Amino acid sequence: MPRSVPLAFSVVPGDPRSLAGQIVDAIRRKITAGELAVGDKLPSVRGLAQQLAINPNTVSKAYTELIAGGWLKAQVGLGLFVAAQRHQLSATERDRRLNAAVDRFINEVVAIRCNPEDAARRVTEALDGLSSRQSA
Amino acid sequence: MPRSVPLAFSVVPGDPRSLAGQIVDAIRRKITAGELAVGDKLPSVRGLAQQLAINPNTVSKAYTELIAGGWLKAQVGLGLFVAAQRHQLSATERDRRLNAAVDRFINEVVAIRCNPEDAARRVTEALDGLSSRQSA
DNA sequence: CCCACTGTACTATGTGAGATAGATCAGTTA
DNA sequence: TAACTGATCTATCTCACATAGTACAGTGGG
Repeated sequence: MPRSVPLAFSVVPGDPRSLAGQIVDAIRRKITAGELAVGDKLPSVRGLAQQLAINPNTVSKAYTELIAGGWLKAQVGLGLFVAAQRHQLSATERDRRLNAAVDRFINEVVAIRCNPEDAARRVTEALDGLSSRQSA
Repeated sequence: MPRSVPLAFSVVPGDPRSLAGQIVDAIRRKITAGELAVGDKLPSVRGLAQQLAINPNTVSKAYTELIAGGWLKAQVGLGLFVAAQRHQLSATERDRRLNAAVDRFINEVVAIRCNPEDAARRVTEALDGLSSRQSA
């Protein structure tokens, strides 16, 4: 019986994202960063709920979304595991979503009234450091 | 009595943003793009509400937010006008918000599983074309 | 076999944001 | 005076979110 990998993160009620959304984002980024490798076992629904001090249903919803996105695989009675990554979205769908994400970001940059060059530099730096570090 | 500048945009219920939020975004971008110049008069609360087929209160909320952000100035009995732009946020506050915006964007890029280089190129292009065109 | 764990599914309830409806008040101007 | 302007207020409706509780099916150690 494989031990589940401890997930070091927390959720906060003040965040504009829902609690489930925060969990989804956190786990997606850990997988992308290599903190979670393919085949790794995740904390159980009830275990993570207790750790985060939230309702098990909320954790279950987050896991369900991650399964739907192809990030996790579930086995009843065994647990949840990081799935082998493969493209889930079509090229046109990815394109559509990327456009929407860029548009949202532009809206925020406009609202902040910050220098566009500053914004470009910051986002480029952040994107460069996305999948650079892999777990040894 | 200055004529109000016609605003060509629409709001849709399916958007994740609220109706008021869509109005705020649209007007901020029009001002930033130079489509609306300082001193231009905007449609009245009731007029824009009728044009967009939504409740006047919703338009009023959007305008209130734009006034709070320093984008518009209101004169009861006269109307709403584009305000002279000046920095509303402190440098540290702008920095904090830009960080948050970048983080949200990164979350979306991760979720899409698209190439980080593609994302960087797209967002840079969009930022380059932000305040380039001024109304002649 | 039994029991404790695993994920999944369902109903019910409370809360808060968003949008609507409707009314009222104050300022401006033809 | 009349018709516009923005500002403000209460009330109501809907929906997403989180919660609570229950139940079911699959897995594996004792």
